[in-house]
Amino acid sequence: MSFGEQDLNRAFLALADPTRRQIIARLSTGPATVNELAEPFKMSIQGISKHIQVLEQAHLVTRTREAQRRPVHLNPALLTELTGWIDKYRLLAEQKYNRLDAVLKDRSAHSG
Amino acid sequence: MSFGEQDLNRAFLALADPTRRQIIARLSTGPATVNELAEPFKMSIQGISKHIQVLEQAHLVTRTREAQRRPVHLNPALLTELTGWIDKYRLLAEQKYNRLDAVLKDRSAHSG
DNA sequence: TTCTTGATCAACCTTTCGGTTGATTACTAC
DNA sequence: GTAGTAATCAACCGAAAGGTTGATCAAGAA
Repeated sequence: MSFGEQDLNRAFLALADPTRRQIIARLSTGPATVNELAEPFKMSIQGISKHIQVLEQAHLVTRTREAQRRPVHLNPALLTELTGWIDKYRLLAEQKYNRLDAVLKDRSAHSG
Repeated sequence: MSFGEQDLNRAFLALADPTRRQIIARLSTGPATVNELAEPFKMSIQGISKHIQVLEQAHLVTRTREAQRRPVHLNPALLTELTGWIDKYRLLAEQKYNRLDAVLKDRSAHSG
């Protein structure tokens, strides 16, 4: 599955909202309908519905159809893509630090 | 280091912009000044400066002082926090799927 | 058919974001 | 001191985000 800049924009933006993160946390324990997802919030159903659409466009969730209900499912594959992006640069940066550590240790060993 | 909802908001929002992600990619290879970071972009220096402030408020980068320059450093620790948040729910969801897989395999084994 | 439920669509409003330009601060070099 | 360089501050602007309410659609139940 190809994964462009636009997808990263949408996915990280989706995670930047506490309501949407709470929805993701809920979905990690299993699928749920819009009404079920809305229950813990003071927000209107329409507001929650919008949040779910944002998550869906970011491919963080998918929806099936079940009579008049439309259960929402978390898509863990996309979460993997996100951690992949972050880890790439985290590891590069940490390697830099490790090399610096090595240099400093080497210097103190020579001077001590 | 304590890490609240507000910090997650800011950090994920910071990552939701392609210019800022490119800045992070650059910083993963080592520190850089604002002018150096601005070089690859058509954007004004002030625009880049704003982006860096967003990254700084999200604790994704820190700044030191070096004469009139203010080099920007990537903070890998925060990237770790973010992957930590994502992985928590990714793993929960994957466990769900694995259990479902096991059930389906068990059923087909019995029926086959 | 009519009624109820689950959910979306559409219009609107306020706040925030991402960008610009112009002025200003902080430091170095002469 | 003055000039030059690195970067921020401040005000402004258009576009998008996050929320609301009211109307509508789709499916099952009576």
